[in-house]
Amino acid sequence: MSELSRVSGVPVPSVKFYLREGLLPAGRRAAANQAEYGDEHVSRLRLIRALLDVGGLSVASAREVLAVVDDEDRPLASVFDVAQRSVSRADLYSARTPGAAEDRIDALVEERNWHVSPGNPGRIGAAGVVDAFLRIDRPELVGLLDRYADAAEIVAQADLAAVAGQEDVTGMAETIVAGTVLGDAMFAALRRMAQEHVTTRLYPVSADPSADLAGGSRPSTPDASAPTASTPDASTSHAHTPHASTP
Amino acid sequence: MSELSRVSGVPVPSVKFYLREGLLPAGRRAAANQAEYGDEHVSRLRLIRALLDVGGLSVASAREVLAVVDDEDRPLASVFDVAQRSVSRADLYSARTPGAAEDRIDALVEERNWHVSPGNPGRIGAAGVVDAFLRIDRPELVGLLDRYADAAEIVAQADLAAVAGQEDVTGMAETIVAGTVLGDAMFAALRRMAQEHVTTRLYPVSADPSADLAGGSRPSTPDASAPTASTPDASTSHAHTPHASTP
DNA sequence: CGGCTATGGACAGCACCACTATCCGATAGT
DNA sequence: ACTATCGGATAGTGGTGCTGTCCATAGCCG
Repeated sequence: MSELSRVSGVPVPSVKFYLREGLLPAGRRAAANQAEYGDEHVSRLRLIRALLDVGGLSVASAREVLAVVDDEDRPLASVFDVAQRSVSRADLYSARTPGAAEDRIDALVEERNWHVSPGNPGRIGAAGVVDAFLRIDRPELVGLLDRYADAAEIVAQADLAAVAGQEDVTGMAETIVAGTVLGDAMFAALRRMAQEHVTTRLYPVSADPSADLAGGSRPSTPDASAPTASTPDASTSHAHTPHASTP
Repeated sequence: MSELSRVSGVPVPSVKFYLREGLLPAGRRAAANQAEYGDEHVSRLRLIRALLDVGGLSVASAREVLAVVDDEDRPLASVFDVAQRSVSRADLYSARTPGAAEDRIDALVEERNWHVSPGNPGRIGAAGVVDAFLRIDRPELVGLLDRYADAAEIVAQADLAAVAGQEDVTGMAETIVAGTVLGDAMFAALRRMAQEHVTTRLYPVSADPSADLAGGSRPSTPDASAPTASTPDASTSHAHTPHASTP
């Protein structure tokens, strides 16, 4: 066990914890006080850390998801389902009654001819977010839905293509799980980068570091309503603004 | 206070808690044992609940973000920065040393002529995810980056357009915060829906409910590599598979 | 064969977080 | 005067993700 810990970089007490919690299968017992672990334990440990640290899963969710990875006879759709649920916060599911938000999501699904089952975690989650937009009195944010859905289609296509490229069933399941769980984090990160890029493109920063872009009055709002500028011109490769650090 | 609680639907002890934690400004003291609250307190409470429940922020992050919303003299980029950091898990920032993952992200940024500062939370987060992909020995998932970046650009354009549509500075800041924090949740939800849609389109389900889609051998991998099917044909509006529930 | 050390397993404890319950003095209403 | 309610302060709760302690056993060394 100490060697497993050394190779994987996970502290021995944590390895014990994962064993106890059922995330990591037990090693082959060689003696009453010896157990042997193999490569599969090392890679499982790495997957565990990725799910917990990068994907932000709870131990309980990770256990469910790993059980699915180990189950060879599980239909593909079910793997997706479990992986999706593991990253969705359960509290969002409760007490969602049909309302304006649900109608908006239903309309979106219909418009796009999407095939989405009523119990899909995303459907309920999306309705929850729309509901939140309405509750905080920002209905204009609901208008983001269409472009977000465009982007979601692109990402989902890529996800499925990655899954289809897998050789065996276990590989597929692991790809689905890793792609679903870590993909959320990856997209969120890329979104932040793209946001900074677009921001600096729309609101080029003046040389004065204390320049208050938003202060005073409306900041002249350049052509921010031209959203399909997917050809990034080599604009403003100068005057690079480091983000302010939180005080 | 009890009326505020009743109108907003937040329990009195929680209101007290948010007051204590500095998320909610104190009401006007009318007497030693009376305080008066207005509409701004109600909407603030709703925003707090949206950030905590839907956005999944911690109380500490919500406090930072709300302080930014209240600060009228803050540059636009700084508002984005704080909002972005609030949704990024801080532990991902630590101990990231330049490596293959960072190089991959740098290459992406260069390819796209993106303007992203080195300290951008997304940059570090994306490198962390790529690193995780490599560590769990799934380098093929790194290939998702390009399509994800396409999608991220679309979303960021939409985000900025929504911000530019705002009237006043406070409105802009609130839109940025709500859009950034809740937008993550919204995209993740739409991604789940799109995944189910694409899955059922690629792997139409047979009538037999016990059909094992992934079992046995490779599932014939249809044209999953045609990712730009942004015009959803009216395919497979039949044979609707409810997702399996977690056992 | 005797002692020393290391191992794996069980269990309890800890730190953090988001609340929540209790208490208290000060009114407001009757 | 009396009771109910209010605000604020403080302490407690339940859940989570480890982490530390203890112990019987076993391998190793002389």
